[in-house]
Amino acid sequence: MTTIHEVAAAAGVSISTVSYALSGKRPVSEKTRRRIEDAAQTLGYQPDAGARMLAGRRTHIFALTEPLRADTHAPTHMAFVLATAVAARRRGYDILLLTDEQTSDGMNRVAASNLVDAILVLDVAPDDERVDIARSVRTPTIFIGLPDDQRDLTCVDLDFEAAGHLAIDRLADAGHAAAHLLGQTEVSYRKSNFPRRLLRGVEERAADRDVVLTWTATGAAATDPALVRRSAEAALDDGIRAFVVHAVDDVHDVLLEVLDERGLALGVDASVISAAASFDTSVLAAPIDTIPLVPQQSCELAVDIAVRHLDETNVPPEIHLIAPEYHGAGSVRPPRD
Amino acid sequence: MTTIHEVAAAAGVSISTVSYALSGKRPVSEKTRRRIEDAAQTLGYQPDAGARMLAGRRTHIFALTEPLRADTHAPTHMAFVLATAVAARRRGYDILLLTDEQTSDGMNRVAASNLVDAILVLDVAPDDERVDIARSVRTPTIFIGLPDDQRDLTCVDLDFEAAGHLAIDRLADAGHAAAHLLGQTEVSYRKSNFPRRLLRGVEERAADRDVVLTWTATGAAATDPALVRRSAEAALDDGIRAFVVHAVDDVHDVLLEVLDERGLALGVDASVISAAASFDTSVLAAPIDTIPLVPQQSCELAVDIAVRHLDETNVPPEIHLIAPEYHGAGSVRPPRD
DNA sequence: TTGAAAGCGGTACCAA
DNA sequence: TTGGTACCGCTTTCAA
Repeated sequence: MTTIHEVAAAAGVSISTVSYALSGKRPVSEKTRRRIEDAAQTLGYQPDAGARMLAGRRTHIFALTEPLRADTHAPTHMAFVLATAVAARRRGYDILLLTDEQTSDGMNRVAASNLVDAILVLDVAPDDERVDIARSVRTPTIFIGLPDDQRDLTCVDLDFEAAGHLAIDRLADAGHAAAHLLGQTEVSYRKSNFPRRLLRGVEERAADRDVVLTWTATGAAATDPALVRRSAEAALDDGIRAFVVHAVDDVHDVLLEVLDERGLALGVDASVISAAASFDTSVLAAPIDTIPLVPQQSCELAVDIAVRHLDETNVPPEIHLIAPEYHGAGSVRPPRD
Repeated sequence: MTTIHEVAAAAGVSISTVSYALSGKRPVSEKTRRRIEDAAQTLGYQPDAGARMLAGRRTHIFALTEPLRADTHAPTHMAFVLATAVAARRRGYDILLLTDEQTSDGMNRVAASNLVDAILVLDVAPDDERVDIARSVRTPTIFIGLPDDQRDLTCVDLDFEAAGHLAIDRLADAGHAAAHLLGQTEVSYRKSNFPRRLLRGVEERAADRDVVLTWTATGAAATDPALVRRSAEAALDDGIRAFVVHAVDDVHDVLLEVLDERGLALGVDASVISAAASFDTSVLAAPIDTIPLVPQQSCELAVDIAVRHLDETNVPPEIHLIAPEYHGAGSVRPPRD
């Protein structure tokens, strides 16, 4: 194991100079720095993590708590975990996993033992137990998602309400007087917060713009293709030609299938917008207008905020809502004048 | 932040006694131990992670490398990650995530900086780049899965070949002279190792027992329901009434659907065995005989071995194959005498 | 621009 | 059964 002493000896300097040269926290003459870097390079020097934590009061580790519920959509969840890990590494941080039963105890433990510099919270529930813990620990905690009670919390999330507004606006602009929302699973409307927020946004704007709105959740816990089909067909039977889909890929597939069966051309006879989908919508049978939920965006922002909490002192708690973006693909009728 | 000194003061003992009392590495009189534990409890003492690493030469962290490929089956993958995390925590270890691009660099980094006590390797490829790194680092590394070249490696995995043997044996015992294997995705036969191993086991034993074997992969990258249906129907048309399924849940569903359509009763007219499925087969439409792949089993064993490598010196590398178990559910014709 | 040295908060050896 | 203390390897202040 190469230590800083060996690097110092090899470069003919003191260990403090090595430390400063490598961290850049103190100016070091160009040529000694080069000598030190060369020595570190050839010796394969990597500072000891424990020593660095102890002396530097920085662990360079973030905890990521992810309580895996039975109804968790695995691909979406993985996308968020991955995006967080990538964003963290880019800033020089590793991710320590805190799973299920460990959530509360785990958060307290890693905070009390100074194992991590910050905690990132995934899969946030409306009445999340981690909210209280976040308030009680000194470790900066960033929620990726919004709990109901956001007092004193730092959160990052897509602005789902604005996404709902945006979707309805586009459909109304296209002249639709009625729209149907194919929503998330029933259980998610109770266990999560974002489906309700999108729904609220859609409802609000539909009321504002005199769009008659109907909606259905897509199955009890798992998505139910038959149910999706039935509700899509019922909407079509009612003369509705505008759809907002806030659901996983399968649901999109079913809707497109039904439209196809009825000979309704996307962007001509019928309009479809995929709202807050976190998967790659290009895998669908047809191009669809989307208001995507980009895990990389949320997670990167969360990591940035975490880092800021460490670098600056007294960063006030804040709710960061990410503005939705509309990506047109021709699945919505052109606006009529 | 509570330190060991405060606990010692509160209990009226020296810090070394506190350390020993809490670690149990030296006998401490019953009543002083109680006093110390009380003090630690009320003060909410949690040893500083960095200090513990530095002084104890043990980080109590395992790295988990998981290179997420595009064809990774998210639910299965999550099951393994979760099982690993749970098993590790039970032994007092946390899991540090090493994702994708970071795999090689990441392993070297965490090993060189003594950030982790051991490395667990998930999603092992036949020609995995992590094999060489495992050989070069001092950090004990356990593969959950088998690469082609296993020299000097410690690996844990289900004995897929034995699972293949077992499946064919049961079908042959039931009097089937022909069987069809519905396999994994095509890409997995190239990118992974276990599909081939199961296939080999099935082929070997089929040859031994004079069972005519046919098989198909289920789709190019993603599972293709239509393809599954076609190959199941073709097999039935050929008079085959015995199936081994080594695939995700959807494939099982399609097969059961086809059998149902043809009025073939499971366990009477036709036999089906699900081999090495890592999902809960009780969600299927009908009960099916299984030879399950239990993530908890593999991951717990891997963690146990990692711990053993830390507690004992000079544990030799070894391949640990987990014997498959047969769980009957009546989906295979009773053996004929 | 560089070096010496005082910690950081534990662990574990050596004494008592 | 307990206490004193020398590290563990690095960061950072204080001096030069």
